[in-house]
Amino acid sequence: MSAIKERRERERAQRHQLIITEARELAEAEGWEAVTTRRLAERVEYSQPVLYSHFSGKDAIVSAVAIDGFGELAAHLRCARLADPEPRQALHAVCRAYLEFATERPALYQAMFVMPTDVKFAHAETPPQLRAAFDEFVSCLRPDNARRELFAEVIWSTLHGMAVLSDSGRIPPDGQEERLDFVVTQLADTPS
Amino acid sequence: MSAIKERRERERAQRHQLIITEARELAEAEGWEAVTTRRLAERVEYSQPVLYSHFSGKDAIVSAVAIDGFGELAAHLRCARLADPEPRQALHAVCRAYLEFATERPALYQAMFVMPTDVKFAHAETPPQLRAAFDEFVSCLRPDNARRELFAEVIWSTLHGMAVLSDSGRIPPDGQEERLDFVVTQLADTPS
DNA sequence: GCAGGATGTCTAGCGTTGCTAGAGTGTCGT
DNA sequence: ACGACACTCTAGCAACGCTAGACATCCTGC
Repeated sequence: MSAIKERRERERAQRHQLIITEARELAEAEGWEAVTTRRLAERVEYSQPVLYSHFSGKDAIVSAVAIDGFGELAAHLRCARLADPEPRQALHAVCRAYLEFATERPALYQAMFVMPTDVKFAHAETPPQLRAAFDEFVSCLRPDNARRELFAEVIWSTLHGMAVLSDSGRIPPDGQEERLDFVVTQLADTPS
Repeated sequence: MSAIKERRERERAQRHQLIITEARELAEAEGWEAVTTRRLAERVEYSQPVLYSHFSGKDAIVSAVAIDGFGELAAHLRCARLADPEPRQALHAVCRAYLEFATERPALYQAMFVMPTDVKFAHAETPPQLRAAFDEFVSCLRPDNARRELFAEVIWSTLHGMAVLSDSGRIPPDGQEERLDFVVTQLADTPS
């Protein structure tokens, strides 16, 4: 009674993840407007209703993709931070890594930070991956700064604004590196 | 042959504007997802196809709302800037006015800066209202600063990030004023 | 070994969306 | 008065997210 059920649950979990990765790949390839339940079901090689046996709806699939993305972002930022232990350089590296992440995976980034979501931010039920990503910014700041969180929120806002305005063609994408230098130079020194 | 045609064109222009304002009001009241061509047509008291005799599609209506918004934003920012002629204070005031605008008209703001658009930014065909709004930021910066444009882009990115992350509940909306103070303090002094 | 129940999947379809073709109406210039 | 034109509406298409109910498949208890 046990082994078979285990196999089934394993297969089910695999399919669960397959839905997420196929949704993400389709979104990265053709944008989220191309991710319809029909097309997604076809890629997964099941019919539409199975999607709803795994997720409450399309929004939940997008959220699942986003949460995967939070984990990857946290790892990406952490990697950048640890590569350059000097705090000032570290902040610069983390910020650059953030922008890299956003430009290289625009659809994933949208799912995480643009599309409407019911994922809780800065809250008790915040997914730990998300908190981890945010903390990478905080870790670059002097521990004795009482306003680190606020500082980190502002940096994040700036990077997010740059990422999203550049992605939608509202500011020229070329200037990103120069803007980044400017931001870090201007913000890096923690106020007394 | 003339007076009648003129009346018709006048009425048509009125209806054109009516579509835009009704779309905007409906969006402000219930969000853009509630703005369907059917509901909009009902509010305008015409059938759906007349919408398409004025606009190429729903996107074009959103764009028209956005362009109206650019004009209002420019006026709002200009008003804030002129109220406080000292440059440092002026920047602060303009930034605060920007955030005010975003929080008080969230749907309009979304049409302008979040929803996909084919309006050209930083381009020869950029609507003058949009350029005017951007220039309000530039005007707060020292004219001898060769990198004013870049500076303004960064400020705009920061404010946009704050506005949009706060609107979607990704950063706590309470801290906006404090974050604003921090940003202006940190960025206001033009680098040499 | 085999019925019976539970589990899982699919087909078919509902209501809504953006958008459009073609019919119908009314108005205008001659 | 009438033909031509400009305009608006009804009706419908394809695609959307989502779901009910039929069907098949597999495990369980006798």
